[in-house]
Amino acid sequence: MEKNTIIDNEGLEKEKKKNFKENNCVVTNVFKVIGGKWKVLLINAIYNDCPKRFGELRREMEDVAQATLTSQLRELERDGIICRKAYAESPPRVEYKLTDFGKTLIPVIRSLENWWHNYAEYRNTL
Amino acid sequence: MEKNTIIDNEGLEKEKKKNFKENNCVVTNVFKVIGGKWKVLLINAIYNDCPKRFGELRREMEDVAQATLTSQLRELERDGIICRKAYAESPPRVEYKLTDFGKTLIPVIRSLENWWHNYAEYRNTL
DNA sequence: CAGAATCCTTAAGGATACTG
DNA sequence: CAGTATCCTTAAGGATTCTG
Repeated sequence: MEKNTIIDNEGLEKEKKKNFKENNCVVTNVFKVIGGKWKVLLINAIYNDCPKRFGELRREMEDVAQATLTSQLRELERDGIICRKAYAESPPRVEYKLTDFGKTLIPVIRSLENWWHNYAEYRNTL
Repeated sequence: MEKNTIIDNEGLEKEKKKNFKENNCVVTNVFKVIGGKWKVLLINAIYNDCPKRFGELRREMEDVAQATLTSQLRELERDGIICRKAYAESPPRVEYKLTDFGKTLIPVIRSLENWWHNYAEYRNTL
């Protein structure tokens, strides 16, 4: 009984900490989806010009390695942010679009961008 | 001289590419400020209970190495998101607060959190 | 108590070469 | 054209130890 009380207290402590982390770590999860080095760039590019071909993206990104580009696109696809359509032609053609849900990221991205612009001014005062 | 020219060209190239990235992906810059593994957690914790002592943060983060915690706090301070006040007492006491500008991050963080909650439902449909 | 200093591990991303 | 497949580099973060 005594022991159970102790365990319960420990349990509560753990529960508290677990809740704390889960409630606050939500953003870490978002970063896993859009935190890749080129992902926001890709999302914006595909949003602005949809559908977008692989080659176009590669040209716009300029100095990104092809393998990296493919890998970032694959992750965005896996996470349901973009969809990929390959045409059975020769030479091959692949088009990328934002999914409807992917589009819900746009305002979120804009809020990050806006914050940065305000931040830029603030930093001059530091 | 020849060598210097080459070095300068390489330097310029690198600079150019760096600028491209920074100009085109504003959000990447934001991630540099709040993208650290514990930073949003720290910002929320300090926001919810301000001022916050180092020891309190350490206890709440539970499994973060002390050196990591210090490093993340230092970066947030350098970037003007939090401010640090050390008291000349023994034992030492250090308190952290959000700066006024740091507080402008809160709604941005909330928008990320909200997006995640919607995303969680969407993922079940994938 | 709140660090600093040092060393170490891992994973993201990149360079390069090859292919249907 | 749009990829794979390998191999490699680097930097973030962590473990550990020491200190005013």
